Amino acid sequence: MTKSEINFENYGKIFKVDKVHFDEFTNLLKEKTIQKSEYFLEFGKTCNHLGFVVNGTLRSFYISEEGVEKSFNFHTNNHFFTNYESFLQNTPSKMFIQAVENTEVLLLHKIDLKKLFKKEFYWQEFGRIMAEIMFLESQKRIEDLLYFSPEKRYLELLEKNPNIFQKIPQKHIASYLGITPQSLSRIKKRISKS
Amino acid sequence: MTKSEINFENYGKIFKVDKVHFDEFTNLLKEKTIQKSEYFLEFGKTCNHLGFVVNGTLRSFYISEEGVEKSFNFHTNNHFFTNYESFLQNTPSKMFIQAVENTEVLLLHKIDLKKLFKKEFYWQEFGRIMAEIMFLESQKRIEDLLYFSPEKRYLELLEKNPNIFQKIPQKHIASYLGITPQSLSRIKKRISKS
DNA sequence: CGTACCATTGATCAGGTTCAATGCTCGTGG
DNA sequence: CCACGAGCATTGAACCTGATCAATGGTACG
Repeated sequence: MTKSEINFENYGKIFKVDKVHFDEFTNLLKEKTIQKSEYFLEFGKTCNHLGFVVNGTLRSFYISEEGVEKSFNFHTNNHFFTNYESFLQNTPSKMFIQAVENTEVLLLHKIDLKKLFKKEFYWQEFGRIMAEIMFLESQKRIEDLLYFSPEKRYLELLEKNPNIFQKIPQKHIASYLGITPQSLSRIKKRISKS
Repeated sequence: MTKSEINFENYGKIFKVDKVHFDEFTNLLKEKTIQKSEYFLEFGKTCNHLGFVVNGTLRSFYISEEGVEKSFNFHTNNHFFTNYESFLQNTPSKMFIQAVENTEVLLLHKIDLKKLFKKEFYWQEFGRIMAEIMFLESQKRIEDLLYFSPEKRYLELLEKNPNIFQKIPQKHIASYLGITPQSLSRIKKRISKS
């Protein structure tokens, strides 16, 4: 994938940017490949980029007080990602974002995004709608965590995002689900029997 | 509290609206008192208002397939509330929002908010920042649910929002924490012994 | 005064955690 | 090219916490 292939036909809908503003947007994007195990963002550093996964997989995680990695999210093809807390508030990141495999990304620098916001009504609205979408998505995850068992969450993940099971070690999926690797192993066993 | 007391000195910071735009904002607000047990929003209806609690308490909840109420959130003094999903997407609400006690609220109609958004850059930015703040808050709740036990969540709630324990029946607090009333009762007992 | 609802408590159960041991796989160096 | 080691998944056993079902007690409201 080269940047010339990032055209309106294929990416307009995904970026949620209209034809008039599409080039203005993509001109600000920088291509990069993050090698497997490399970091997009490390603990303590401020996150200056909004990222978009063209092809590959990344993972955001914390390290708990006990030194255990706690996966917060996975980032797959055609999704934006960043540490929004650090990015929006200019604060040092409490999480890491790491490539699970070699991953092609597009990067938009915070300064460029802010310039867009300042520049035109359209971009301000774009920013609002993006934030609203992300907000509604996190509301869904809250409902999930509040009202469904780990087993149900596993089955749902399996259904909605089966591809990540090929790419991501099980222990990371376990902490994403809020359980231990052992429990995930037993849940799988339990399900396979029924 | 009458609307004349909603002045910039006291509410500018809370609304996150600057002096220049403050009156424009408050002119759109309608005062209302929601009596205890009355609904601000019912299942199946579309949510047309953004609300703000001047004084009182409301509760958002679902009714699960088994017919059990699942509290999603509590809304207390000086906080905005609505069912954002229904409000933003114009869809029938899956949740109820009910007054826990007699509650004074200010209401902003969706149409008026959209007019503000259309009208001026300032309001578009206001909307974006609001959405970003809400998003970051829900991220925090996800972390909470993922990585902390019900007991820890209870202790945290007790510390950060002790007042709601006076106002809200324990069974609603239990489902907000993601547990049954019996378990909450036992957690309290366990804690009091230590 | 009675009823209805809620909190508490008891008993039992189910699912997730922890600690420990074993087995598997993949990548590396001899 | 094979052997080894590291890291991960699996499994076992004991434990803990929260769920469920059922009974009791307390309280507020009609």
